[in-house]
Amino acid sequence: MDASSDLQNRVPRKRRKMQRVTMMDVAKLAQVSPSTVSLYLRKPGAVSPAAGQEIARAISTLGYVPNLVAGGLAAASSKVVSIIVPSIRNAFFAETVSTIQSELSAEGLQVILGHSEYGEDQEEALVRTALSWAPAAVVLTGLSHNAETRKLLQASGVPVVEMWEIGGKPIDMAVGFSHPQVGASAARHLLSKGRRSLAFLGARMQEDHRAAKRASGFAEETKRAAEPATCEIINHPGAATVEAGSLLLNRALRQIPNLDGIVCSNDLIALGALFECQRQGVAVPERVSLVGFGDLDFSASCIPSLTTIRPSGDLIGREVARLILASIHGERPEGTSLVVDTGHVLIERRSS
Amino acid sequence: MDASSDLQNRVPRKRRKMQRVTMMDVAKLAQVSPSTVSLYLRKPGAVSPAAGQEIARAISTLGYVPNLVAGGLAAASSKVVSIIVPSIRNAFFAETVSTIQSELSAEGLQVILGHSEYGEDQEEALVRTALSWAPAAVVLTGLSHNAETRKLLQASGVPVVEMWEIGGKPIDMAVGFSHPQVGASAARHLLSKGRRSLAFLGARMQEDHRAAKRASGFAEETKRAAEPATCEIINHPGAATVEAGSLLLNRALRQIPNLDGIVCSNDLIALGALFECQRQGVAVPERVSLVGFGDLDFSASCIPSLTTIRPSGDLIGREVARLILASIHGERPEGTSLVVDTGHVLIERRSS
DNA sequence: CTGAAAGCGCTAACAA
DNA sequence: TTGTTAGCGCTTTCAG
Repeated sequence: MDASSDLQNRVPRKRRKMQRVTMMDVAKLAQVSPSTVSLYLRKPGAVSPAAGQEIARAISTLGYVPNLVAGGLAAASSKVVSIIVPSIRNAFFAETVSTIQSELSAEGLQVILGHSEYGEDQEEALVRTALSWAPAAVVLTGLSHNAETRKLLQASGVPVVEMWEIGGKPIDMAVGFSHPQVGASAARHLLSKGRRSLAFLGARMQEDHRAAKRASGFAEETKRAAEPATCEIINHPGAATVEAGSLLLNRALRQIPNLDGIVCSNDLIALGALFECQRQGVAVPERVSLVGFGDLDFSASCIPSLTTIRPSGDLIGREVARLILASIHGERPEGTSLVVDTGHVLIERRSS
Repeated sequence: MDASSDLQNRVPRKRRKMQRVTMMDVAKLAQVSPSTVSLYLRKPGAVSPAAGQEIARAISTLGYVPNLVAGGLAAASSKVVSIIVPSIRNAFFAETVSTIQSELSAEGLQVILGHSEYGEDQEEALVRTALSWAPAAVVLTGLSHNAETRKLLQASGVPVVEMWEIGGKPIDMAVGFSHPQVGASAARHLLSKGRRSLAFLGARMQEDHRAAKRASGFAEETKRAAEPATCEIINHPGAATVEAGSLLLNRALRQIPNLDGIVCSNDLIALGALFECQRQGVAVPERVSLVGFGDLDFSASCIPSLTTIRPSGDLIGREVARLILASIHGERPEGTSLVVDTGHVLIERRSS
C-alpha cells in the first residue's frame, strides 16, 4: 500500500525519469519551506540553527543532491567556467587547466573544457556552446581570436580571461607573459655565450601565434645585437613533438653551416633536437648551445640538462582563477589593471 | 561619446541582467510558436521547409544562442558528460579525455572535467557534483571506487563508463585492458631475453592501483617462469616523473647486485631511469634491459629507443565515446558485452 | 505539421 | 528568520 502509492506519485507515467529527490522533499521532511532550504544551502549562517539542523538531517537521510541545472536557470548564471585551450594534450595547458580546476572547485565552480586545435573557427564554435551554458566565466588561450568570437563574448557580458599571452588588447582580462620577450631573452642568452649563427626551431607556427611571436622576438633581438649575428627561423608544419625536434635539427644542420646556437619553441622539440645531436655526433653545448621553452618534467634530468625558459603554467592558472573569483564576487578593482604579467625566467643549465 | 555608451551597455551595473535572445524572440520574428522553433532545433526535418527557413533566418538575424541550461532542466537530462580522471597532467588521461571530447562534441555533448588526485573520497565528491548536473553520462577512471560512489552512481541511473581498466565488476560499462597482463607481458619479454634479476620501478603505487596491478602481474609471471628468476618491486611514494625514475634506478642498483632487467610503471620513469643509467655508466641494453609503459611521445626517439607497452589511450577514448553515445541513443545491445578490452601491445625497441 | 499548456527544480524579490 | 510568489527558457505531451 504504502510502497505503491509512493511509487505512483514519484514515478511519472511514461519516462521512468528516476524519482530524483528535490529540494521540496527536503523541505517537507525538515518542516520548512523550500526557500529556506535554498537559503540554507547558499548561506547556512542565514537560517536559524534549529532549522539548519533539521535541514541538514533531511538532506542526509534523503540523500539529496542539488540540481545545478535548475539552479543555474533560476539564477540566470550557472556555476560553470568554460575553458578553451588549443589542446589538452599539451603539457602546458594541462597544467594550467588542472590548477584552475583545483582552485575553482574549492568555490563550487565546475570546469567545462574545450579544445580548438589551434583553429579560430573551431574556437568560435566552442565559445558559442560555452555561452549557451550561461557560464560564470569563459577562459580563452591567447589574444588572437576572430572578430565574431570577440563580438559574442563582448555581447554576453560574461567575464572573460585570456591566458598565456599579454601584449595586446584583451577582450576583458588577461593573464600571461610576452612571447616576443621570451624570444628576446633566449637570444640574449645565446649571444652572451658568444654564439653568432642562430636558429629558431618551431612547430605549427602558422597556427600557433604565440610560438611565432617567440620566434620573431628572437629574430628582432638578434638583429639588434652589438656584434653581427645571423638567425634563421625554421618551422615544422606538424605538431610540436620530440620527433619534430629531430627533423628540425637536421634541417638546421643542413641549412646553417656554422650553426652554434639553437632556440626551440618548446622543450619537447628541444629534447628531440638533443637526441638528434647525440645521434649526429654534434656536441652540446660545446659545438651548439641549446635553449628550450617550458621547463617540462624531463628538462632538468636529460643529458645534458636543458637550459630553458619557464613560463609557469601553474602561476598563470592561479591568477586566472583569482581574477575569475574576483569578477564573480563583484570585486573587480577599478584602479588595478586587469592584465597580469606572470613573466618568465630563464633557467640556465648545461645545454648552453 | 561612443566609448562611453559602449561602456554602459557592456558593463551593466551590478548584476548582469542581460536581455538574452530567447526562443520566444525567434518564434515571434519567424511568426511561429516557440515549440515549433524547439522542434526545428532538434529535428529540422520535422517542420515544413517554409517554416524552417523563416526560423533559420530569425535565428541568424537575432544571433540566437540556445540556452542549454534551460533545455537541460526541461529535458531532465543535460547534454554534459562528466569525466573524472586522477590527473589531467598525466599524458595518458589527457589523450583519452581529448579524444572523448572530440568525439562527443560532434554530437553536441559537452565535457565536464574533474580530477581526483588519486583519492577515493575526492572522487566521491566529484561524482556528487557531477550528478548534480543530471549528466548524460559519467566516466570514471579505473574500477576501484568507494562504496558510496558506487551507490550514488548506481542509484542515479545515469550511464557510467569506467575506463583504463577491466578485470573486475564494472558499475555499468568498462573500457580498458588488464593491468596484470601488461605486467606479465613485460616479464615474459625480459625473461625471453635471458634476464633473470628483475625489478619493477613504480611510483605512487599506494594510490595508483593500476600501477600496483601491473607490478603484481609482473611479479606473478616472474615466479611462474621456467628458469628461476628473481623480482623486486620498488615504489616511489611521489608522482611518476622523470626525476622519480632516476631515484628509483639508483635504489634498484643498490638493492639488486646483478640487476639485469627493469620494467617501469610508465615511460616517464623509464626515461629517468635511462638518463640515470647513462650517468652511472650502466649500458642499456647490454647490461640492463629496460621496458616502459605508455609509448609516450619521446619513447621512440630517445637513445636507446625505449621498448614499451602501448595501451592506446586514444582507442580507449573512442570506445568510451561509442558506448556513451549508444547508451544515450538507447542502443545498448543486450547481447553484447558492455566490457571492452582494448588490449595492449609490446613494442620492442633498442632498450631491451 | 503546428500550437497551447504544463511544468522541469530552483532562486530571488518581497512580504510577513 | 521564514514563507510566498513568480518566473528562468526550454521540452514535451496532447490537441488541433
